[in-house]
Amino acid sequence: MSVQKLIDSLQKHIDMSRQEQELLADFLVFKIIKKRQFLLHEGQIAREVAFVVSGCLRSYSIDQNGFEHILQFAPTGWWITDMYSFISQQQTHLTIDALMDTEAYLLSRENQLILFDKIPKLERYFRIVTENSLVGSRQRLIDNLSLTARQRYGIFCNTYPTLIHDIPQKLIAAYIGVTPEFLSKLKNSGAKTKKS
Amino acid sequence: MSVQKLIDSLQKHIDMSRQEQELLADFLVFKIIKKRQFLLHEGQIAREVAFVVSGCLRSYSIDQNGFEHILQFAPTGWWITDMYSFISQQQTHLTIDALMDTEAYLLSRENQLILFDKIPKLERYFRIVTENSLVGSRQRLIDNLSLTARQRYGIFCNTYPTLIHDIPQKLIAAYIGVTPEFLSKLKNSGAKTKKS
DNA sequence: CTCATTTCTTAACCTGGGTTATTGTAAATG
DNA sequence: CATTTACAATAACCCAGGTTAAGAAATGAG
Repeated sequence: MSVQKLIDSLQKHIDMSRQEQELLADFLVFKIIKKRQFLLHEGQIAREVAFVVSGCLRSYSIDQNGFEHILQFAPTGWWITDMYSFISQQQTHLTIDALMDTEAYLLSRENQLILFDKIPKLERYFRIVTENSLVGSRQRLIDNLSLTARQRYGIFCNTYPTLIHDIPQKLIAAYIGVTPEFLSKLKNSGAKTKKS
Repeated sequence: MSVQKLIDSLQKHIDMSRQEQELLADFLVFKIIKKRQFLLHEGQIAREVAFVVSGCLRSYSIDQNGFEHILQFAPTGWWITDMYSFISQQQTHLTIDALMDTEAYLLSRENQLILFDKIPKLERYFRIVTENSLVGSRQRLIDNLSLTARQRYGIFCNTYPTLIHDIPQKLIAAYIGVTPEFLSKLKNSGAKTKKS
């Protein structure tokens, strides 16, 4: 059963009894999101957080000029939602869609809060996951403020080695914060700076 | 007693009994950080998270070229630490110092984890605080990816209205991600773009 | 296999914001 | 209250990265 991947993630941080695992499983909804399908659309409310079992999701915002800016990739083992909409139940400004056929478990905010009361350890797990997300988000901010596009590209390659060859490179550009044209220029001027 | 400000912040999200409040108070350390003094220095370990009662702290990183990039301002009522170092107890790459004389309560990670077991509601409180921090951090990332410096300056003024006149404007520049010279240019070219 | 769509590359030109330098002005500190 | 020291303004010049445009290459649907 693919729910095992989620249990594995939990067990890294907390110990759950078989009973608790089954209780949790009752609150999860399994969902397949096909390539290019949406899990969340601007203007909707993010009722659920998704745990990716296979495939890959992404969250992004679209600015005034219609350009996409990718906030997060979620390959296997990652959680993804719009945290703002999820915790406030207000309309989202983000979109989440699938980069390839994806399997995920969905947990609604409502059920999550119920589970926090029934299984306090689960609240601990999400506290830890959220702490780690915050660390990642802050680090990315620092990188954007202090590094060049070339350096950010290098970091991306280290962070998501599996993704580099699986997704169009315009998405990498939308993540590191440059235009596809400029990323292409970067890559194909390559060792020029390092040589000579 | 100034610990009341912290209790007020807690009560917005959870209900704590008098006993629990006193237990918590036993684990806190009150500290005064004078203007320009450091609470955390690059290379140290962030053993504590700080709750600001009065004054203002800031966290920032220093890049290869010696430029400062401000991650967070913490006026009254805000928590601040380097979350990476705090949860991993590895060396920090950030610095935290005081922009003016500041009063704060410090809670060590060690004590925090003990309290999470003794008062599960406190774990809930920090789960919520961390969720909100994540929302803020992600929003700032989006702003940096999709807005101009002028727009980010506008947002800063709305977000920290009290700070604008209390801190040197080079710090605002280091927060929104431009040089002090350019921020000066921005402000003093003022309505030029809007007029005519 | 073909036609359409999306993605990638290249290149000429443009601009938001950086760099360097100078001068003026607050504000700590003695 | 003088004198360092930090901060702000201005200006001339510079560059990383954006814009526009137009082919080339890959992907995909029928």
